[in-house]
Amino acid sequence: MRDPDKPQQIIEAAIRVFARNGYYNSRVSDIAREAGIASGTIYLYFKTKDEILVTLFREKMAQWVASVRREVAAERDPLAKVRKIVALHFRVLEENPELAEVLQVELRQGQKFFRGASAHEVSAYFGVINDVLEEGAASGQIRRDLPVKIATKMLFGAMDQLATSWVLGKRAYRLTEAAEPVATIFLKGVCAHGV
Amino acid sequence: MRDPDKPQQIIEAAIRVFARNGYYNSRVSDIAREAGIASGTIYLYFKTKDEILVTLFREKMAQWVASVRREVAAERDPLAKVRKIVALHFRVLEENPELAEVLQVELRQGQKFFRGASAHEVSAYFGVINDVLEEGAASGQIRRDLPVKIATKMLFGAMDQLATSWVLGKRAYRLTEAAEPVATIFLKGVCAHGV
Amino acid sequence: MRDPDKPQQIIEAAIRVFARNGYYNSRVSDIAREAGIASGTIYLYFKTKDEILVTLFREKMAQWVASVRREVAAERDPLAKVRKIVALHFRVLEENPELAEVLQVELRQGQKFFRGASAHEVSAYFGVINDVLEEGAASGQIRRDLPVKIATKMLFGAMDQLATSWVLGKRAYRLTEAAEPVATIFLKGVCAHGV
Amino acid sequence: MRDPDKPQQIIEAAIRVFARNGYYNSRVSDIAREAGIASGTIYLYFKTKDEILVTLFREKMAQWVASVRREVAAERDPLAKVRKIVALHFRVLEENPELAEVLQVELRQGQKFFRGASAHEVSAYFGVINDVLEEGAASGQIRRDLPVKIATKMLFGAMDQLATSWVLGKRAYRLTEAAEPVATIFLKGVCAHGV
DNA sequence: TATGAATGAGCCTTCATTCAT
DNA sequence: GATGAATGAAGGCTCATTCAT
Repeated sequence: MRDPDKPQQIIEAAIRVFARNGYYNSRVSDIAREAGIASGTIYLYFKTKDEILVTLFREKMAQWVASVRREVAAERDPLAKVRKIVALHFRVLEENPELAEVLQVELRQGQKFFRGASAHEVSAYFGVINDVLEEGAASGQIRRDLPVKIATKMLFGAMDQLATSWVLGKRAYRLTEAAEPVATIFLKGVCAHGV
Repeated sequence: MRDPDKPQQIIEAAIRVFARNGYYNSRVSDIAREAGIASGTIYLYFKTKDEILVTLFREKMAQWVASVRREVAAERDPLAKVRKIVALHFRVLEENPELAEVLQVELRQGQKFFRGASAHEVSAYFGVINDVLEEGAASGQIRRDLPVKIATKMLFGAMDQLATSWVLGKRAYRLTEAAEPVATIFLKGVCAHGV
Repeated sequence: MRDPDKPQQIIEAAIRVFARNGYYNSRVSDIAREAGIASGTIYLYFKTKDEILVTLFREKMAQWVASVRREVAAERDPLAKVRKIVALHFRVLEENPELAEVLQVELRQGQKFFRGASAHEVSAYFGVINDVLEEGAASGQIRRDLPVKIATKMLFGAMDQLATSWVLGKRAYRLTEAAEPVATIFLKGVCAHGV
Repeated sequence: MRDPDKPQQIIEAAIRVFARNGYYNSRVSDIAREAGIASGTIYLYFKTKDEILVTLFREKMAQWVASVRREVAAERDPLAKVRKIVALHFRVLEENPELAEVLQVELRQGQKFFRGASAHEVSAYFGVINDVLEEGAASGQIRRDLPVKIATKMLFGAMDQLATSWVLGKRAYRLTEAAEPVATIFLKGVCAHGV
């Protein structure tokens, strides 16, 4: 009876190790040691080292998207939804600094992730933003001629860059404090009337 | 009596190879073959494989920043300068698809690049944007209370994400067509009055 | 309170698995699955994976030698005994194709088998042949100056090669049909007068 | 310019190492050390460890077959040719004890060799024997109704078993002394008239 | 300067074996 | 006794880097 918590423990250990050393500089045995298990044990739960990273990413992104969806659904106003998304985006990363390190820095490189295995989870997140913007356009709060796809990428890119700068700057300030200005600038940019 | 063109040839070869295979899947010997030289020769000009990538990045970014600076200086109006930056950002990538591939996908492993060796070139680019925004705030066209650092990152992040999506989408459309909407949305977001 | 049938079940499972994949490409867990038990259970009955193979070989060889001895004893005429040996050799293999596969192909790594643990069983079989030939020489049917040891190895080698060719040829024909010609040629070779 | 002798040196080193430890118990690094090179160098000349063994076998068998063909062609009489084959078979092994060890003991196991890669070389040797027997049958010295294929396998098997016994018996006697009796017994077995 | 054969450290993965349940 | 999850030693192979020519 395989321990059903092991995969999770391995993933959490991997996050800490990858955050510390980067993916390519982490040995499977490092992850094992961090998880307090033997290196062979990892292969009972993951087929390859790559699979750990892909699973890590998918799982965390899926949780993230789910929680964003949930919180967004709790808001009525499309503009408030946008503010919610930004606030949550930054909050998640601020509360999980090691995950932030991995997501913002380690997971960017190479063909392996954005292309390929994890494309689905990323586009789900894009979908949430996209839907909110379309909802705002439908309600007239956001200008009806907004190129929504482009605006979606802009908002994601803006948040992502703020997060990356924060991580690279060793998290020397509070990322969540950027939420309000980011949301405000973006909304001014896309709204039909003043914000 | 080192051949002064060799380093450049090596870098151009490396761009093509990295664009094709990614950094970690490229061998030094692949670069050598692409450059039409022996692999040992590379070590006459670069100390390590990493150094090729770092040099590549620094050099291309320095050229880029210089050309942005030049074109921006040719404009008077701060808002036109912003539009210029966006247009140029997308144009450079569109005209250099292999470079785009490397910059947007391969060069994201932060440990080595954004942190460390290449931070200087990146922040120079940020500096250009930052200066333009401050100039606009000084002239009153951009709102004076704009958090310029944040807005700078937002614009960079927005452009970067558009570029990344374009690369990951196999460059199936014209990136430059996004320049106008991106600039417009951003300027609406940061300007004191309507755009 | 060990289950007295388990070792046998394990051996029979091992024969099927080795015949399918070869010894080095078979996992202990494969044998366990084939036997319908857990892999740990195997170690209640066998100390190592090697021991399974050695035991398998010894046991099958011992049975074989016993049955050959029995059938040979039932014959009077030394020449008929030789014919019996050949017929039986081929019949055993033809009737146990998976065992044949293992004996002819997998069990040949000499370090472990012909030398070492299983030498005794092999030489018992040689002994049977040897005795029959000596009996024939004593009776004058086989030439008295025959180098019996050499002739013994020749007969065994001839039968063995026929069997190996048959196995490697995917058992596309009936091995037993070779018994008569093999025995005849051999007997012509060793007999004092025409056969 | 790759050293054209390296592959041969590696093969000769491999023969010594395999003869000592067996194939599965030999590390690639053992072969490298024996050859006086670094382990990585082996991979400049052979793709895998397996390839060393296969190449070794093919090359030695090809040489062997060529020399047998040559010597056989020098004889007129078919029966003398058979004697020649036997003599040469034993002489080659006696003069190359380490090769003998590898050929008779290590190369027998597993699907890898007789099946697959080396089948061609083995059947070439069978072909030589087969042709000689047919020639003898045509000349009437060997009985015309001899099942030549079976007799071929018998002779090969007989020689092979003598060789294997000699190797397993630590080569305590002269293998070549068995050549005459083996040939005589076999020829008596297959000839039309007395030998 | 240029070459490319040689080097050898490094690491992922396998799998026989153990042992807590 | 039976289980099967856990162990961890072992080794094939890669490839950045060196260096004799």
